[in-house]
Amino acid sequence: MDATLALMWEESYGAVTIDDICRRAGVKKGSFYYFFDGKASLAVEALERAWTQEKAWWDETFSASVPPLERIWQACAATFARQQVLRKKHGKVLGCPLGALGSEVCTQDDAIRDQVRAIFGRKLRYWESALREAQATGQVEKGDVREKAACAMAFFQGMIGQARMLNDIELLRDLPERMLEHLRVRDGVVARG
Amino acid sequence: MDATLALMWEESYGAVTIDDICRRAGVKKGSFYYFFDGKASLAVEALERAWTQEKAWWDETFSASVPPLERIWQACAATFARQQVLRKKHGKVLGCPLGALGSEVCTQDDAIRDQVRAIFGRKLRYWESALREAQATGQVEKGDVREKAACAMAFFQGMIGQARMLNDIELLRDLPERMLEHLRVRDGVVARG
DNA sequence: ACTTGATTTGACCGGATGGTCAACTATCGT
DNA sequence: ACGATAGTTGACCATCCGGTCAAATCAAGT
Repeated sequence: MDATLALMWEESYGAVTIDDICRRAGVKKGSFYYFFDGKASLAVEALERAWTQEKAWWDETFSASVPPLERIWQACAATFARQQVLRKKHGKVLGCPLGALGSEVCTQDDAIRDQVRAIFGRKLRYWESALREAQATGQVEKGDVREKAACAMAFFQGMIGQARMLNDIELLRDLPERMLEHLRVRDGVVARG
Repeated sequence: MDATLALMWEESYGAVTIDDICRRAGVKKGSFYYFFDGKASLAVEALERAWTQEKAWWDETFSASVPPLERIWQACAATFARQQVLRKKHGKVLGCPLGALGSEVCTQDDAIRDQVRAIFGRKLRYWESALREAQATGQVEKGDVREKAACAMAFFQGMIGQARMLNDIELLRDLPERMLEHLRVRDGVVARG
């Protein structure tokens, strides 16, 4: 019942009906309303579940045992790889479900927006910690960590959003390099791939 | 009949029905179908119209008579100002209609996606020309102009997307500075506000 | 005034959609 | 074996929505 998010991802929140969801999940509508209040409620729970599934990946990728900038590099590289797989599977660049769904419903449903905001905040912390350490090691200039992290995520989301909108995955191929460039990493410090 | 885009902006493409549009436009549905093939067709034409209205602003803001980086600064500053006005009017940060609409329908409607892509390409050219000149004057490092412009726009879109999703306009207050930082502008070259 | 063509209208249709409900079934503790 | 509870089902309903259409209206040319 959680492949729901996949649908909202492949199409959009608005384009997915409860019938669609039930059909895909192999469940009858009555059962759906037994567990959820409606589409919005489902979306909130689906986002939460997606996060719990994703969290392990974040913990690992942003592990303290990895040099801070390499975490970011790997996160970007993994994102590209993941989008490549998804593209082969769906024939389209899907981008980030959180961003796509969030951007669509943020003006309509407060519950979903709050959930998006919450998850966004959690991800922000990983970026913050990586940047804080990178600042400490002198790999990047010192500055407001929170703001820098938010900008980095904005750049990240923007690139993925472009790839999605233009359906062009090549835009993400050099994402890791571009991200380090965005962060003004002192040259040559990180060169892993 | 072009305040249509406003609706899709305030809510979302999927959440707006043809009835809504007709009601807002003070037109009956029959008339609507006399002029348009359907919602998608309307969206394409609305985007085109929005662009023609916006073009003058782009020509002026990115005028060759203005130093290249100042164009970018002004574009960012104007965007913040515009979002402030919109926020007062609608109580919400609406962000960029092209980005919001594009991200939502890009997986569903090819016609709209192509239109988004086209308009995106037009805007890209303004950024490219500004960056090319900035490179020529040595204000920013040399490099692939097209790519740099795409990255700058991604950052731009990402910041606006964040502001929209989190409904927090303060994220855009320092957009001009952040943008020049992103572009690695040699310090102190541009300080207008 | 009359014709012609461009709009406009409101009524209408078929199907999809969100949501409800009473009845049915599987599970499990006793 | 039995009852209680959780979960499931399919039928059902009211509404909405996209789309159609014949008739009405309007504008302009002659």
